[in-house]
Amino acid sequence: MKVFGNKIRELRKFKGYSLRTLAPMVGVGFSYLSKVENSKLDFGDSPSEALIHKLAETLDGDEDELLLMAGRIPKSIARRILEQPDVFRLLAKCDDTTLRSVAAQAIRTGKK
Amino acid sequence: MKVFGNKIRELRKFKGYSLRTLAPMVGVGFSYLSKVENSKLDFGDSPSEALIHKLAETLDGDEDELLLMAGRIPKSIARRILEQPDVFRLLAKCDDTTLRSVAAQAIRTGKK
DNA sequence: GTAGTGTTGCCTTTTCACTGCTACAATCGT
DNA sequence: ACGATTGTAGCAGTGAAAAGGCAACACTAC
Repeated sequence: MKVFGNKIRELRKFKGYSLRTLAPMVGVGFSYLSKVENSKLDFGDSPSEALIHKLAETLDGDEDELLLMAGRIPKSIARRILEQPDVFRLLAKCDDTTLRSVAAQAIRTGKK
Repeated sequence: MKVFGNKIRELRKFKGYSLRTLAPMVGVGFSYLSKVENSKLDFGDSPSEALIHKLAETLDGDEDELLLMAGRIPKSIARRILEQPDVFRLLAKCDDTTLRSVAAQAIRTGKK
């Protein structure tokens, strides 16, 4: 599960930034950034939501996608779950195939 | 939104425990417990997940329900979201009526 | 009037998310 | 070949916030 760090590295390279260039842009030290990209954090395996947010905007990444890769639930989703807890508790129990058919229906319903 | 504390109080009363009785059972001080029940925490408005877990088991409450009341996403749900992020990102964008019809379908699909 | 209950304000501890520094190896341009 | 730049890694230390403790208080109700 080092996918998150890899993604950040990819985005950074794409922008042509070095660690030492990017670090001050997002307000952290370059050595910390290195650890983030290599999933070598002293504790836990993803940085704060605030840092992920800044990384997303500086590197033009999809913030929610990055959050999910980092094992965090984006606020947009969390809010919805708290509004409709019963629905999501139910859906969380569904197997993958059921989930996909349900997603398909959601798309159809939404498009009407 | 003081619903969480109310629920804890309700469960505690139902068990016939006083604050001073329950506190050591869940490993905190009784005064802290009082603040929890009255949503008077110095900061935030819900205790740690660890405490919620112990409260749930000691008071025979539904842990996930309590977590949701406390504005936290239960691990069981979080895990599923991280496994199927695309589906849940989609569902989170649905309006309430779409969500409910989708939930209804999930039940039917599951029962087949 | 004292025993048990709950409330409140302030205080302490622990955890988190880094910092800052250092030293090191690899790679690059010229 | 050389310095310059880049990334890696270790580790003590920090500031703020989270989580909870303590002591004094007030209300019953016996």
